[in-house]
Amino acid sequence: MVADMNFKRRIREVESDAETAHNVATRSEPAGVEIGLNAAIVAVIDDEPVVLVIRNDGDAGIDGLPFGPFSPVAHRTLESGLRTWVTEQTGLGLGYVEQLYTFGDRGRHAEPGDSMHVVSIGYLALTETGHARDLAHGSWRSWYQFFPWEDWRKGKPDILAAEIEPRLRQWAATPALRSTPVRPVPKEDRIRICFGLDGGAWDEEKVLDRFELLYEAGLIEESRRDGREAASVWGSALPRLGAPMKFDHRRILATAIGRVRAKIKYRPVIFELMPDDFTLFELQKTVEAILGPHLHKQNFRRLVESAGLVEPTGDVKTQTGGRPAKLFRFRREVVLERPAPGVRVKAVRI
Amino acid sequence: MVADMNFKRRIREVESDAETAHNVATRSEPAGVEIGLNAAIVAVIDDEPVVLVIRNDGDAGIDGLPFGPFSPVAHRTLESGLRTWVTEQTGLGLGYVEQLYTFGDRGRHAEPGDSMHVVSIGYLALTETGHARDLAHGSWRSWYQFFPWEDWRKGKPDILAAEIEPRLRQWAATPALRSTPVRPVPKEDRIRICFGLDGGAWDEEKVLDRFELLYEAGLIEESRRDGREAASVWGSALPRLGAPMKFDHRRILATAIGRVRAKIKYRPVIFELMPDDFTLFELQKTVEAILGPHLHKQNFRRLVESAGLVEPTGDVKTQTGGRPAKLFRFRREVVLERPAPGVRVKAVRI
DNA sequence: TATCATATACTCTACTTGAGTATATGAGGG
DNA sequence: CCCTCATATACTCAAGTAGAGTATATGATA
Repeated sequence: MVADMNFKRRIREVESDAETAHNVATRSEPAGVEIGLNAAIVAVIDDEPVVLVIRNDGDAGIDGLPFGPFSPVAHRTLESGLRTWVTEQTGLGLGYVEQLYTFGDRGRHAEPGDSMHVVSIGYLALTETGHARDLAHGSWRSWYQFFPWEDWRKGKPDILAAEIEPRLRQWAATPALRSTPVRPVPKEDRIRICFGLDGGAWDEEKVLDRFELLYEAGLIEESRRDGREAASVWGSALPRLGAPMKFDHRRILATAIGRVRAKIKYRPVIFELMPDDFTLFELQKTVEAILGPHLHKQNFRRLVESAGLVEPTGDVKTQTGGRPAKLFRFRREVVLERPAPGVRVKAVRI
Repeated sequence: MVADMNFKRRIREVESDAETAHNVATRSEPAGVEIGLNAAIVAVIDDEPVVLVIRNDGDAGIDGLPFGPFSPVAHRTLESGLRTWVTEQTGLGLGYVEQLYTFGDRGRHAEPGDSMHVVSIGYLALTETGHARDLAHGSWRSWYQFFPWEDWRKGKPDILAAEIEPRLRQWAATPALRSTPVRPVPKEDRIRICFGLDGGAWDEEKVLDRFELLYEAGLIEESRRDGREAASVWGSALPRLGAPMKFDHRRILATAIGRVRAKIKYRPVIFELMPDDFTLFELQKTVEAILGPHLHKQNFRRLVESAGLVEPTGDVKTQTGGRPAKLFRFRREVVLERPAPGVRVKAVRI
């Protein structure tokens, strides 16, 4: 997903940096770089996809992901460092963890007065509802608070047509401000692809691409904070598009959402979010919480069962309001049997 | 792919680190961390998948990927830093670049006498055959030199049955040496999944998983160098399984190979490796160089054409030895039309 | 006990995919 | 010049998969 955005800066980006870099970097002076480990910890609570955020009172009420610096003396691996920080800051022990991406743009992590450059390594963690409830610090927030335009559970969200699309079209009409690569993809095309305009389909996996586009267009609070020139165009009339986060944490969260949405289709990670026993409809609702709510119930059953992802426990759940539902559990053996097991649902068409 | 291996260390890996980490890392002392940018630059030359390596004479003839430290003052972004280093070391300007993974295991990057910890950010770059030939420094090596067990172009490679499989089974029979996670996946199962033993299918994308397994079993020269205890079991009788590389570069290359193999199936990155005009059979041979050579010619044509990935140039290529082949070019517009265009070939069954 | 709401089973059609067969056409040898 | 060869390209066919709908099962509730 990230690579998709790459073609905007593809060819010979090196040219702008080459001279300075040659003179400075070749001496390989000790780099004043700090590595930040950041976790987007995702759960589904009451069919709502949530992420764990920390809010320090001194931070003007702005949310951030759990994070801390990587220390090569204290941490054996990057991942163990991350686990340590998260446990320390939230009291939560992590289960499934995967690395997302390493972000290092200059300016992105800048705080006033902070001169040291920070490179952020983002991680995705999934935790099941049960564990999610015993939390010492931090709180769970719906991820749609930060990305309201991603919330298609009640159809296309109003914020798109009302706020985002007209401003994006306006931005597309303005000429590019700074040096561009040799063959840039036209802004209109990027907008159309990312936001499924003009008859295109909304691709629920392009979360990061959409966020980066909004950032670039200066429509995101973080881009104003980072002093992007595009942001100044809008002045103070700009509504707040989703709650901002500290540093580049919203970008990491966007990456995380896109990754989960993509990954549940070819790996059985959805079960990291489920309790041991569950009904198929509960499973479906969890998938829908992640992807969007447009799955065909009967086909979903067939899909999940015929893929060998689950097996009946023998019990039933009986307060479902109708016929009792069979309880199932995840068949861990699938990963030993199939090359790419996952809930192979297709992209949702709206 | 990487995340698959995670479940071996999933639950509460944090425990082993928690006490030390709490005392040391919380003070957030300046981290003595250097960031290394490494590029696995891939091309296909004469139907052979190749990677660009640098060999310094002082290095005992060991190959390494182009790399250099990231300098936050000289480089605006991680990627531009990488491009700078590559151009400086090889004279090659990079086109398509994508980030792979950030590696930071203690011990993995250790050189004798080197105390500073290095975190490696691996990148994948693709370059077309034409550009690949104008190279100032470095040389192209078949990636199968480093991973002979991945070369299924002439059927199952001998090294698997002769050298690798018996030793892996032997390793699986020995008890685990160090602390393991709560519910480890049995070694036999991991071997079976990664190497497609006992009737399982060989999954050409699991390049990194296989390499990591061999590393863990001590069968890889790099694991001896890093002082893994498993390596000592084998003594000096162990044959060299593929050519070793500097630092953790072979791991980065494994990640790169796995990523290309996966990615060409859902993104049109294969065209980054092709000249502007090509015949469909040339395209097929390039895909086969990356994936393995078992594609059905007629269906490949149908697939590529019906997906709208290419359009005829109108010309033909006439020294093909038979009927002249139509020339095609990549239709860049597909990325504007389809959500996930790629050469959707299935996993090769052997 | 009737009704409701949900769970589960079954059907049907369109499309995709793997594999095979048939035809087209320039090159090269006689 | 013509035959043969090698490769390119077009077409066919059966099996499997996916999307969508209909029908039946069954505990809860009034």
